[in-house]
Amino acid sequence: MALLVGRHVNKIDRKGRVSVPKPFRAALSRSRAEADAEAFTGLYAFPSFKYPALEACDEAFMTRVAEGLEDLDLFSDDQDDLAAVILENARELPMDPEGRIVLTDDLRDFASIKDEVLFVGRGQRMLMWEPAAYEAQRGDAFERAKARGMTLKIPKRPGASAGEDGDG
Amino acid sequence: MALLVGRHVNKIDRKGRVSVPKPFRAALSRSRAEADAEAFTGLYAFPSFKYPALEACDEAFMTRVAEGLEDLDLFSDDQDDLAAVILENARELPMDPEGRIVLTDDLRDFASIKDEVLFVGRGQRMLMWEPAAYEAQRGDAFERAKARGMTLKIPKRPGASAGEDGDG
DNA sequence: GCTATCTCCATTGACGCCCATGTTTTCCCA
DNA sequence: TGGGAAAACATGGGCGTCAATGGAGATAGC
Repeated sequence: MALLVGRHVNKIDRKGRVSVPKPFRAALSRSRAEADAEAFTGLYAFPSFKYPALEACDEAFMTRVAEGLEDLDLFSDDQDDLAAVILENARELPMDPEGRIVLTDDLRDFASIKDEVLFVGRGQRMLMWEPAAYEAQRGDAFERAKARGMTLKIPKRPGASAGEDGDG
Repeated sequence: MALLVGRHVNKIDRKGRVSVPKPFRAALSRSRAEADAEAFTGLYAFPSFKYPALEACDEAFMTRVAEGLEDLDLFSDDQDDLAAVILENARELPMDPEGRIVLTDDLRDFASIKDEVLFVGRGQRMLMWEPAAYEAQRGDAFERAKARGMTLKIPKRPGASAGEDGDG
């Protein structure tokens, strides 16, 4: 399954539609039908807890959130509330044949999205930002990471001795 | 899997394309198809935390970074932030049939790359530099090593005089 | 009957694919 | 051992395709 990385800015048209970047479509779609790769319904979006932005994911992820209501491993103390809040505020956004979605008013409102959407890849899912808000928030993130010395520990894989010195 | 070693300088053409040095292509591609060695999608590139240069890696590495974020990181910690910064700034660079990639403006900008790219092998990964910037950096490194009294012993080989020429 | 939503179609510009060229290195043969 | 042919790789450019975008028409719901 493709990874969601990088950033893309797309416009919202007069009718409220915005194209999901092509590289993100495949990754977000349920892999149910390789032969019919484009025939997926859409994606799930909900307000982020960390940022004034929207989180978007596929059905598999949302299913795990739902299960979080019962599986106490996924969330710590406030797991129930959290999962509940996510589910309550989540929206299923169907995709049209051209790969466009329409953000609901409450979602757009939460992220202060006007006429452009910044899609930010997060590996398994993505964030949707108002471009200016992202710039403001992001600003020093890179500098902080740099200052901290970039000692990223990532899971070793059998056969991947790629020495994560993280000099990166 | 082949190791990424050595340095290569290639030109960026009018359309922004630059050939990935042949010896690096195989090493960066996903090893999914030995029989079809050239049929790989491309590579991932992101700004280095340590140098004014770009890091490039294969999908396996980027997947591991994504796993650092792993799904339900809604209460993300420093570690996750780090992975997030990498993913957000990373780009998937598809390769054309001739083995060329196109650097995005933000990436070129970060590394001050103009019309030439210096590819530096790093074992499992590689760095992409503006040649002049690399020389400057390398000079510093050399001075530091010298000041530190680097005494590296290299087996004498016919034709290979003591060493550090390697870079040509 | 009116409105909101989805589907279908058209346009445009960027990007990927294909083909051509040149330069360098390798190999073969004298 | 040197020269020439051939292959491999870097490079350049033309062109077709696809993704993003805009809008009209059809369909369903109120």
